[in-house]
Amino acid sequence: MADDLGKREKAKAERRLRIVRAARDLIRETGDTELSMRTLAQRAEVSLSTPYNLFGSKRAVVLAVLEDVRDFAKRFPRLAVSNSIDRIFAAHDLAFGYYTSDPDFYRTLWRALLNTTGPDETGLSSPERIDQTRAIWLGMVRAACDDGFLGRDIPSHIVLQAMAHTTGGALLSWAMGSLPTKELTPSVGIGYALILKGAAMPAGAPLIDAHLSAYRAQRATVNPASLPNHVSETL
Amino acid sequence: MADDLGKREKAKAERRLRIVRAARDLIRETGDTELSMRTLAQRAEVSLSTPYNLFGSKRAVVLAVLEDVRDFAKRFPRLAVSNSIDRIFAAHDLAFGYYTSDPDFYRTLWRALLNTTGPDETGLSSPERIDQTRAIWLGMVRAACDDGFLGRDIPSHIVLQAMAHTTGGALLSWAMGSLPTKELTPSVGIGYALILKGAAMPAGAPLIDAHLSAYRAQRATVNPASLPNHVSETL
DNA sequence: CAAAAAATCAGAACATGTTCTAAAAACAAA
DNA sequence: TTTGTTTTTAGAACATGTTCTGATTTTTTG
Repeated sequence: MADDLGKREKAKAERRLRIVRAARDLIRETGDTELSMRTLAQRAEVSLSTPYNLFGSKRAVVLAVLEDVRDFAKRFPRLAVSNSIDRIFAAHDLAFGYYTSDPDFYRTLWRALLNTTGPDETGLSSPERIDQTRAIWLGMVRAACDDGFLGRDIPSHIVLQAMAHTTGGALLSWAMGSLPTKELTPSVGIGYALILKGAAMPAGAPLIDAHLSAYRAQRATVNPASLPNHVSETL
Repeated sequence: MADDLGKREKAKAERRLRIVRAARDLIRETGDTELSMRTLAQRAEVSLSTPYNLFGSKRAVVLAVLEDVRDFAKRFPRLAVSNSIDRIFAAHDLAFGYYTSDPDFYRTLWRALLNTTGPDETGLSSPERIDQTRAIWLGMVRAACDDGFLGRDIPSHIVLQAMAHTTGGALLSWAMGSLPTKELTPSVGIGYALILKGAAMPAGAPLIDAHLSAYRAQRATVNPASLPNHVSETL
């Protein structure tokens, strides 16, 4: 009963995969629009009901696409860096490289994720996956702590939460269109740098400062007044 | 032609007000659900088309409610504080006091704002209002700069953007249900404190640290592992 | 293989945001 | 007051996420 690997489950998995791939391709081909559940079902050669049976909602499907398409946890270990601070920023560049390299695609994904129209309160994502990613980041912050770059008085999970909020806020305004793609990575990088510096020991500050000025140089080309319609600016 | 204050415009304004109030009351009475444009029109005693004529979309209506119900710019000047750092955190407490004092109401508002289903690309909000709020915050950060609490090497608008992202990310996870109301104000406060400390001069650090530990004490009661389903944790 | 269980399917149905149309009403201008 | 413009209205219509139903297919089980 527990590990039911019968033909039934296999067929289910195959259908799931077909749906996720169809959704991915549809988003890739027709930016945003045209991703209705009806066209998705047609493309995946399943009935309209099936995605709801297998995923529960459109959101869940889109989230599955996001999880399928990202392999952060796989590519992360290969980062060649010299210290634990550099690793954090290298991981940041890696993570946000996905978004900036295919902005339309990921913007669409995020916009779909933000839609809470459905009464469906199914969990946002597979918990293992989230825990895995979170564990990676927590490990990085802890390592910076152990290496004497960050102070021990502020728990790592608090620093991490501040970083996560920065991430979420930046992705939100990016997805809403108020933060240009060019500014996305540097903006979050600056946020990370400021937060980490706020928690840093004297040994860590110069390392962080290097990244801070690098990101500032990256977004130096954009004029500072281009912050229209930012959601969080509404307070 | 410009300042047309005829009977026509006055009637329009009155209808607008009726719609916004009906929306506010409906959200207050029936948390979230039951705020359909049809019931809204009934309650406001207008036709279904009128809100679209006057606002353009449901989002715009909800945003108008948010703007109508908040009077941050009015209450802000009365803050009695001793220095420019304290003023920032007092303003934060004031701003987020709205949310925590009536969580269901504001959570509903934010959830509606996040819905991008509509093809309507009307501006998110009245620009004056946003500019006003932004100017207030920018003024506070600049003042902290002028008072020697923050370093001059990092432009104020960059610090402000990092703070805005923290705000947006926290509000996002709060609206999505993954950040408990009790943690909202302290979490953002900690984020602000870390960012400001990252940009601080030696003179400012102790002032900021005081707020940092105060917020940490506030959220000390919650267990650190309660971060389920956070959107931004998906990376 | 036959019965039972589970999943899918086609299609209707529902709720809701949004748009459209024609008619009625309100207002401004002459 | 008459004429013309603007706005509202009632209602249908459309798109889309979601649910439901009953029939059909597929897999398991005995």
